[in-house]
Amino acid sequence: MKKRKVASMLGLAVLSVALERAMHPYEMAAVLKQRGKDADMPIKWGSLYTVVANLEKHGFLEAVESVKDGGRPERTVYRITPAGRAEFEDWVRELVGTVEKEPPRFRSGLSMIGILGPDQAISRLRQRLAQLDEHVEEQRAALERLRPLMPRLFLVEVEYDIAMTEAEGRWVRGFLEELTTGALPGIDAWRRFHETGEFPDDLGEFVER
Amino acid sequence: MKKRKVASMLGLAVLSVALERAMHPYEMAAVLKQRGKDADMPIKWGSLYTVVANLEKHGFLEAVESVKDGGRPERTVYRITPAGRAEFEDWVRELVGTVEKEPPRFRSGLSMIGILGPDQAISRLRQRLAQLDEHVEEQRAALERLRPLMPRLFLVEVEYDIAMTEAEGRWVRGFLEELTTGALPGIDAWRRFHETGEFPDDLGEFVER
DNA sequence: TGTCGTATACTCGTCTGCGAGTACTCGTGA
DNA sequence: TCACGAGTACTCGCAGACGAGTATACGACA
Repeated sequence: MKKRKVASMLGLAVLSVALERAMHPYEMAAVLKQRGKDADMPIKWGSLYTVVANLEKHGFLEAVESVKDGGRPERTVYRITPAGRAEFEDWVRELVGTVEKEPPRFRSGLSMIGILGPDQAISRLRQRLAQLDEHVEEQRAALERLRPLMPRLFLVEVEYDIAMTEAEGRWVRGFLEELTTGALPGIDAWRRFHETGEFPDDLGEFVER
Repeated sequence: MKKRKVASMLGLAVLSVALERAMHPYEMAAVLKQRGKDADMPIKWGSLYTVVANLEKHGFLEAVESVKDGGRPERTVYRITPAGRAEFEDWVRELVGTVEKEPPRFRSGLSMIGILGPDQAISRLRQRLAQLDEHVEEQRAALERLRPLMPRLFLVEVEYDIAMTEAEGRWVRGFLEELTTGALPGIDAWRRFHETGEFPDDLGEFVER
């Protein structure tokens, strides 16, 4: 898997708006913001200009003109090139067609949940569950609000998001159930380990893969 | 949400192994690799030493000794400090207890799937589905292999992974179903747009949020 | 005995992401 | 009318992530 010349997701967002019409960087940011794309990824001003410059360097964007409008700072307007369009399409193909290797951060957290005692684990998981439920609510509301305004095709990512968040909620609920009822085997040993701080050292060498 | 002084996930992994016993960086990498943690996040040598240095700078690790063993390059052995242990616990608490804002890359891809035609979208989604199924198989196999070797508490992240991957698979399958049967409304307009390249411009101004 | 490959253990330099700062302009209200 | 805050449009410089390179030691094989 060869890596993209501009790897930041912000680059993808920039290409996606540049596809519609030529713009200057600040305007791209404004459009993205207006579209609500910044909800998940707040615009980083420093990155924006770097990314645009890199996209230009690799021939995905080209400068069209430099306008001095009023007394404002000079604005350089960029247009997407055919190469840029191809890159964008290929990028989307990759995103849709391949599963990313990097696990979600929650998975990493889970793999180390042992360090918290069972009680802390339970309270943190409850906290997460509340956030998940809240997130589903928000997304559902957004979906209702947007549905009359645009075709469903442009809303599938919200549907996906809801489905995934609900699935995670179900899993967390199930796991919490096991923890609170004590159904998870070894929970006593866990509590003892956490209180005394001593490692059950028959676990030290479990692996050779 | 104040940001962590060492933000890289590699830092978390380093702390987690340093918790067991003092080690030198290369050894940490070796242990991580042996534990299979590198499957999801291949060790980046450049980052390892930067991250360890930063952890030391912020008082989470401290150098214990510098051994010249045989003719090998000098190895500096690091031990975790109480502050490091606290940071580690707090980090895990955060990972478990809060939902991350950054959406998975697939969600971003989905939100731009319109750029591919329906046919390409379908074939890419099929490709993803195959990878998802394969991943579930692998994880399930790993689970069976590891279950006799360690308590379930240390395997919950694999169970979570399987549950999430299956959920995604179900969603993708459902969406594919809609696409292939033509149940998704507007699929003809979509195909026309993709073939002619012309934007149905009643979509240009759908937002004010 | 020589040498070839692999494992050990880093070092260095680049490239990129990003926050914080800058500077100018326009509208609004007192 | 003029001060103030919000919006516009960037610039700068640091710090962190990473790849590729380096240098030595050791075992195996011929």
